[in-house]
Amino acid sequence: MEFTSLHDTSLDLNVKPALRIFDDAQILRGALMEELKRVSAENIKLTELLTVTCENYNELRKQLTEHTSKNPALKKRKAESSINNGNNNHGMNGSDKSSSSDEDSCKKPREEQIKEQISRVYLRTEASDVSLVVKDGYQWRKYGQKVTRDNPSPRAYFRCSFAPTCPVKKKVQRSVDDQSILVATYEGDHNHPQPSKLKSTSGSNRCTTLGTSPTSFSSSRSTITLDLTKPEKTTDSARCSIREIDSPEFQQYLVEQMASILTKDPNFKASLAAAISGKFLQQNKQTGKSSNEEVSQGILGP
DNA sequence: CGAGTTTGACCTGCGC
DNA sequence: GCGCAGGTCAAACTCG
Repeated sequence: MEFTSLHDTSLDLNVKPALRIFDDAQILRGALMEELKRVSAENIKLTELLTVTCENYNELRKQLTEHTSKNPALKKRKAESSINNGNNNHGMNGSDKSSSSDEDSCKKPREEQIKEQISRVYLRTEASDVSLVVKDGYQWRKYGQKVTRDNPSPRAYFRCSFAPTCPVKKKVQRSVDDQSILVATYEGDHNHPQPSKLKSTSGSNRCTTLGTSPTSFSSSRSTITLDLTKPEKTTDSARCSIREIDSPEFQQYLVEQMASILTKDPNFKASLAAAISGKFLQQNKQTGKSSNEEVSQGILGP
């Protein structure tokens, strides 16, 4: 009698730590999934908001175009200058491009429009960071710098140096309104594969390229800068973004990002520890082995 | 020593 | 034609 009782206790001692780890992992998984759901919902809301805003912007733009065509004196000196002023529309340039193309469609040859593939990426950086370096996985060679009239901060000119024949150019300049935001304008398409998929970047910046789109996740903690400046029309671009968000790869990426961010957050750790310890106390009071088995099955499940 | 950056000069396009 | 502004060139410089 006494022997069997001792045997049971030792077995219990061996199994309990393992079950505790399973339980911890289960709780962490639940917390992550909840956070992921919340972020995804927020993302969808923001995307919808962006779509509406872009549509409104397009509408206003159209009205402006009609107005300027009636009053030629109001016409800007250059279409480019209006694009540059578009820096004020942080992240709204998807429509910028499409509408400016619409505006110029009567002037520019169609070939040229196809040739010119301009996209813009916004990156949040430390305000103290004065470098004009945007790490996007490609190799760039700086060939010039210029202070432009509409922006006191200098504009840097880069060429893709990975392939000598690569026609892609990049302009990087800080936003007029927010010096902590870097505006990178890409012209053309790379005629070579990306030399290195971006893993991590130096300093406080952290940006990642998903597929070929320059969608970027940037900088200080939870700040996410999405590139919405595809050459397509704004609504298409937004839909495309939604599709990317829905893709399993993106979901997987989000989970990894969330896990990374959350595990680095001391507040989250503390809350999680409190939750785990609380749950433990509760479980120790209420349940026995059977519930632990259920938990272990749960975490081993899909 | 080679590759990359800096920076003043030069080129080009556009409005007046 | 002139002046302005953006874009590019290339010599000098820096760095590993």
